[in-house]
Amino acid sequence: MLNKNPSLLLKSVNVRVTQQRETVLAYLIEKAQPIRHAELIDELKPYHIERVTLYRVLSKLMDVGLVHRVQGSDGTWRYCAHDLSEEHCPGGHPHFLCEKCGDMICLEGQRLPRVEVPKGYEVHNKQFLLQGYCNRCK
Amino acid sequence: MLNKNPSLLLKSVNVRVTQQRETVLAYLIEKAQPIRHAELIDELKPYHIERVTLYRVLSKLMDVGLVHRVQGSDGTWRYCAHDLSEEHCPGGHPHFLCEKCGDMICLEGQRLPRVEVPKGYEVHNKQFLLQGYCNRCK
DNA sequence: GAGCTAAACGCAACTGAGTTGCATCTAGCT
DNA sequence: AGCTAGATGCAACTCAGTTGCGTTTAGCTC
Repeated sequence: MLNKNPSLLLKSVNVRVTQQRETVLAYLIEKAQPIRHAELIDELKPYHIERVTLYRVLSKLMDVGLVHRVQGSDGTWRYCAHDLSEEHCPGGHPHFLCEKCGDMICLEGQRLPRVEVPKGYEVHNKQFLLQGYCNRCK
Repeated sequence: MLNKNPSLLLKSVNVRVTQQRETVLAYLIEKAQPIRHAELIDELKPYHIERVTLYRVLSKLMDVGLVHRVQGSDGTWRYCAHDLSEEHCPGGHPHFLCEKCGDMICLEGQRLPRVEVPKGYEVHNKQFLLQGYCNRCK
């Protein structure tokens, strides 16, 4: 079950609780959907979080496992908070990216298949990305 | 069966046969493995192909279906020539990207699974990317 | 509560992928 | 050989993401 208190979550992984981290984490938990750095800056404008700081906050949140990211087909990353008690999202389920509005959703409940790799190869991570139009943009 | 004559291939899809297009296509056919724009520039240095021209050549080759591209987890595209007679590569099979040397290979012979999307969603394309170490880098 | 310090932040400058505009060149047609 | 749409070369730009460095602050100790 996802603890939705950003401050407690941050404490629980032994990182400093700063205004920026709380704000970003709270937003990502609320959003519950992968979102781009640029969109975050925009959404969090009232809190005027510095561009570089946001990168560093996201990076830190990933380090401690509170956030993960998936890549869109435009090459940019989408960040998403995830439940500490669940298996980490990347590698877990496919994602869908709308080509028109750019929204990304997690296709939860569907596991990624096992793929055979050549002998001697070692798999660390996998990403399955679908592209198309979402219901609103079709 | 892949016709390996770049000039004939270009003619067959009704585009102008230029020195740059022949060079790039010939290299991609020879390489038979997804490769980044920057690496291509490097590999084709003897032919000094202009940066922007290479982007446009690749773009054109994709338009006519002689080349496709897959995205690496670093966000950059890898370009790959493919057989006109086969089904297009993207959406067809998974790819493996080595985190150390950056080499990418096609995991041919394995089809991508069908994924359920929410009602009203429309899928145009899918990409399945595995990451890890290749046999040389492990 | 005051003082201290490692960690975090803010700002400027940078890198690298990819795009756009425009003047020049050329493939391949008549 | 001459013509022209399409291709190339070059400069300048955008946008995502990173690095360096001086300043601020969370949260520890006393």
